[in-house]
Amino acid sequence: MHLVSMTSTRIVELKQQCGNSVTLRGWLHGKRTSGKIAFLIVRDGTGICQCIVEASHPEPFAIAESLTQESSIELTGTVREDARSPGGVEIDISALTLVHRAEDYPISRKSHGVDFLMNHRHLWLRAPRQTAILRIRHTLIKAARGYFDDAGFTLIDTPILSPGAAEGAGTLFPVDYFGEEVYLAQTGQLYLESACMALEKVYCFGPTFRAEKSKTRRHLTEFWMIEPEIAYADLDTLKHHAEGLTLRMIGDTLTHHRDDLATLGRDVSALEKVTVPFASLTYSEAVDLLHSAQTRDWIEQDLAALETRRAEIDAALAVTGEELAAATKAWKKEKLEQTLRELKETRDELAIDLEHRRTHQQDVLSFSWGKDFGGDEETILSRQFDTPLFVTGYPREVKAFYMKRDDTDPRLVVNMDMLAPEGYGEVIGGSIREERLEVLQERMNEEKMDSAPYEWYLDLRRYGSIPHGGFGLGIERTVAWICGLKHVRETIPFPRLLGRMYP
RNA sequence: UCCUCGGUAGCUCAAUGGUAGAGCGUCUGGCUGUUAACCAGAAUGUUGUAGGUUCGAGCCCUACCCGAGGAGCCA
Repeated sequence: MHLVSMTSTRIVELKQQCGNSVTLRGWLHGKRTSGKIAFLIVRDGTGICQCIVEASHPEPFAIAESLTQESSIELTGTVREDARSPGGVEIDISALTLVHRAEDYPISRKSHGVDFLMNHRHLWLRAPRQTAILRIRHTLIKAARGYFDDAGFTLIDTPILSPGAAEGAGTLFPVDYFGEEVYLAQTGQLYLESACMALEKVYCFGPTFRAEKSKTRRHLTEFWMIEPEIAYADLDTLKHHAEGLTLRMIGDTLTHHRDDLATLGRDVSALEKVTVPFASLTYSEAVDLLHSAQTRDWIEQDLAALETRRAEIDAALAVTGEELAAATKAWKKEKLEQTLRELKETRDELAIDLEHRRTHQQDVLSFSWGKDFGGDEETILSRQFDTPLFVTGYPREVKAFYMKRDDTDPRLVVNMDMLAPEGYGEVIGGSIREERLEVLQERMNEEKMDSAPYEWYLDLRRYGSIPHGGFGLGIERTVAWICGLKHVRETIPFPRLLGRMYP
């Protein structure tokens, strides 16, 4: 094997190269051949391009005919605009080199099940949909870091291994640390508060580990979180930064990833509707809203919309069924059966959704003050707004010990969660921290916490304590929201889920 | 931990308790513009595991394993 050329062009740059001869390095995504012409669908790290070889070029044509899916290739040819090509440009191949022949690539260009794809995650990453998500994830992280960097924050790397006896210890992963049991970090916050007292505006960005046995579309056992911590912050400061951060992430995605969002089938208008100020309710107002006629009506309308949707799908099922009965060609039948399966799947999901909402709407309407919101409450609240929704001032019993007590109503803490629209749930959780030593110790006693492992944390309240606060934004839930994904497993290259550790 | 659904060819799925099948992928041949191309032909199985019921089990029963969705908890 030898490579034809030392320099190569990337597919994303092809539109500027019309009329020129270029060299492309990539992989064969798909292929169609006939007797005198071969269409190669070639991908590289930046996109997909259709390339053609005619039989008048016997050497490359022979290679093209024998290529298998995901074989790595290098090709040289002339770029030209062609409306018949999926990307609008096409390459006429003059030379083609096989770099490596892939034998029996397991992921075909047909539909696959979740289990199969997850077991082949290392290869699934090559799919157009997955590369689109990973590119957007990159931009979201870059935007988030850019936002804080531009606002004068300093990045602080907090430890991943932390000593025992942290709050909520049941949800931590234990690690054997030279015979001592320590835990994987579930937040960088306490350490970040130390750095906040040194540098005032700081943030950390790193992996976070939760050992909860959650099996839902919103949970990973290992996920990434970006957490700012701000000296002299009040709740409005936190909301201001949460808004700025969110707008920057959405803006950068809309600026750079229109094509990727289209690949994902994302409804871009929902993202464009996000403007400041975001909707904001206190916890008590949110509970009132849950109990209101407005919510009751909204639930009814939502159920009616789902019923309508189900009727539409049933109608589509009937039409497809008739087409299937009339179809004679085997491949046509197969396609219709595939459509039928997809429609049935959608209908089943809808039916489950409907059932779920019917059984839970009563719980939501009779939600009692003092509990934490569950997924259903969050969904019903957030879907009534086009922007993300802040909920502030939760009952202190359901929140962490470090959150500042609200002196105007001691039942509450000064905190804020941000719920993403379209039912994506909580993407940000944050609070003003309790900076008064006595109040913090009192709260720790109430929680029956051993203060010894926290003496260093209490020191922050002994030496120049100041009002401060911060929040954490979950990257994967944000990616899911911005990309319009049903499940967080596609938002991270190698998701760690309950019962899943391969690859 | 609990609830619901599922496990049949490499993949996606069919199969009244009665001879295990289709499409895709693969291989062979054909086709000058395809868009998950198409046409013709070929190969393909320990039906998740272990028991049980039955003349006969992919299908029924029991236990277990694995997966999916959800609850709780959370970002």
